[in-house]
Amino acid sequence: MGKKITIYDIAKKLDITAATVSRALNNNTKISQATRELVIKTAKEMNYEQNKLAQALKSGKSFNVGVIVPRIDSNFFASVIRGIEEELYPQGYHVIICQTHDQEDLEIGNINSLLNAQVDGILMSISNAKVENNPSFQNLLKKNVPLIFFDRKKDIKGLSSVTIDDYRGAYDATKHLIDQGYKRIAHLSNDRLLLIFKNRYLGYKQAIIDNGLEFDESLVIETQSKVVEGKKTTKIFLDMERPPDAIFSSSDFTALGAIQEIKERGLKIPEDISVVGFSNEPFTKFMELSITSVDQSPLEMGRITAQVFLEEVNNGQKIKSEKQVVLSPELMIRKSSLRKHTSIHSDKK
Amino acid sequence: MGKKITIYDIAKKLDITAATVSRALNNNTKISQATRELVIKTAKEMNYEQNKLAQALKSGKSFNVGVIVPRIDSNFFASVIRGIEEELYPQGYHVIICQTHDQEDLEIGNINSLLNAQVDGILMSISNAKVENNPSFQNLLKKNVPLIFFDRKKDIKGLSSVTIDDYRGAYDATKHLIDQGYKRIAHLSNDRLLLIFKNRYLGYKQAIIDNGLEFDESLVIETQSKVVEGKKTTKIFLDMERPPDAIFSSSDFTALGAIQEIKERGLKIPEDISVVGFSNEPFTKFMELSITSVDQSPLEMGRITAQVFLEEVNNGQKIKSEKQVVLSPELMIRKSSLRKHTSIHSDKK
DNA sequence: TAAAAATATGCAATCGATTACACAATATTA
DNA sequence: TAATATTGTGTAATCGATTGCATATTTTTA
Repeated sequence: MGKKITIYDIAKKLDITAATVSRALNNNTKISQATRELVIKTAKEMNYEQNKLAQALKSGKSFNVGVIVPRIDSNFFASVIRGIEEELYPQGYHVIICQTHDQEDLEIGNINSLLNAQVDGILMSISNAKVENNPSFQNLLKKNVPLIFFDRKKDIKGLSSVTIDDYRGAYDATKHLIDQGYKRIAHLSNDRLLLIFKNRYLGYKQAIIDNGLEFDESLVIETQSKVVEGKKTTKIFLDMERPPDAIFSSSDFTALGAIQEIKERGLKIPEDISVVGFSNEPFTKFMELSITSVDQSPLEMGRITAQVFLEEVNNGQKIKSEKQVVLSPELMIRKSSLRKHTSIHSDKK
Repeated sequence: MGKKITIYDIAKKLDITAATVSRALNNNTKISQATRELVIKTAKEMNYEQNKLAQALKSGKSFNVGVIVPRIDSNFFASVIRGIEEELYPQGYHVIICQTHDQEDLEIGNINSLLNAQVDGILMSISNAKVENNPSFQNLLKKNVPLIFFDRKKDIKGLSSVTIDDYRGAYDATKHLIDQGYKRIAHLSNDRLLLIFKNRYLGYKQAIIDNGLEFDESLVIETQSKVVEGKKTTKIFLDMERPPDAIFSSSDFTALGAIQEIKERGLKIPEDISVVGFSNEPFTKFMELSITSVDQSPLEMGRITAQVFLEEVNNGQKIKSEKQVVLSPELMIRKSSLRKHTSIHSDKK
């Protein structure tokens, strides 16, 4: 490493104190215009750069924010992160991104690492429903480090969250399938210990019931959000005595798997059977057979999450202002579910 | 924030010095077994957690590593990052991920932020060819902070890099098209100021020449790595007087755009025209019409990059050991280019 | 012009952990 | 038993930046 320039070096050169240098650089207290300018000029000349570690140690603020997501290689999470960055960078914050890969131990490990890296807050989308009972997680809560959930939340008193209305997203998607004339609609679900998947399930169920269709619990199967898993589960659906004529999936990835399996069996989409996903991943739009999906406005979700965080931090020790922001989902209707040829096509708006 | 427990708190409780506590916790110097155990036990009881900032300030090591990529929502970069994490987490490092979105100002900004966050090293895939001439970048070089390139590199003396043999990847892909009987092969290129794209272009060109085909510069068009751009450029190709019968794209995203345009014109793939991409993004495999692409073993690239970094750090001030690791690409042959029906299908190995 | 107020700067402690050096206590050897 | 070696702790400085308090200097007011 090259030798670093500190405020002491500047002080020595100008024959003043480090304290004066510090004040001049932060133009905080009253400092003569002359010294201030001189210091700033000298600092530039000497290529001075503030040591954030020292500042963080002194001030107790690291200007680092931790973001914990299940994975970054889904467009949804990547976009949320981008939204967060867009809000936080201009405020001088750094974003440390951690992936849990849906593993509880990694999730806990990430929390711990972030905590002793002295982050000023944690924005997270939990991947494991059981994490709440972990001592490390309880410890986190006790510490009063701002913690904000996005997308995948836990209902914990005092904690804010930014989510979308999964229930409505699922309800709308299912209603759309019903409107298209599908009668036997299956649901490819995920771990319903997580609220988002529970709510998508409930929205689906209610839409079925509200529209006078038969709700059949055997048409709901839980699986993991992976293409291969979607394919496997669809095998089960198609092998049923009375197979479904539509599948509402709580994930675009499993929806993709479903489509693969359906195609391999020579069935036609959307004529014989329909598929609808959730998240509006870019591939749903780009495929030849574009997939109907529910958009979650991830950029906005990220921005708002960051804003909620900023409010909490700037609010300081004040009263915890629990805030629950719920965004509206938007159904993007595409080929995979459009049996009746209407002119609706949300992508073209 | 909750009050933090420091080694002073432990010291006071046990009526010993902070120095002793520190030594016991780091089991470094000679400490009596009794005190060590007592301290460790007490630390646990008090929920002590080391303040990494203080440690970093003192030791000059932050155990943070910066990773700079153009974007995280491509499977390629996400996988490289995962590989990096797999190597670095067990060594106690943290990974700070920054995106440049291919913008020079963001790239420079990221470098600066990482530097004064006192990262122990930077692993980067540059997105802007001009960045090298920027004073901030030159500054970075002067500082002697370990800097390692992966995938997209700059040839700078003393700096290590981990890349794949883009030339060979492109050569193999083009050769494959020739073997399949295509005669007029176009190339969807990217900014050739970046080495990877330059090398892919050169590999393509050489394969054409080596196999006695006519090299036609008008069949090479530069564009950005986006679906829509691929589509636009393919329009140009197809509108030519003598349109190509195959397109080798230096990006999977532009390859996807190409396929869209071709389909819209009612041409058949791979019968009328073929498309080959680069990077082996998951969607190339999952599409109904799977896309032939060049795999870059991103996980391995990430792991090796991290290893090279670890070597440099642990090597300390010693002689800079410039290291150029070049991985071998692997052509994944799929439907989009398989006109002659052979049994080759790389996915099934 | 003396007293009061305002302004600019220095001094020294602080954030939390580490570590060279000194010294005390104990164990070993002659 | 005295001399020496070994082992375990304390003292205090250090990393770089910030800030309350004190002080010196200048300006304003009476």
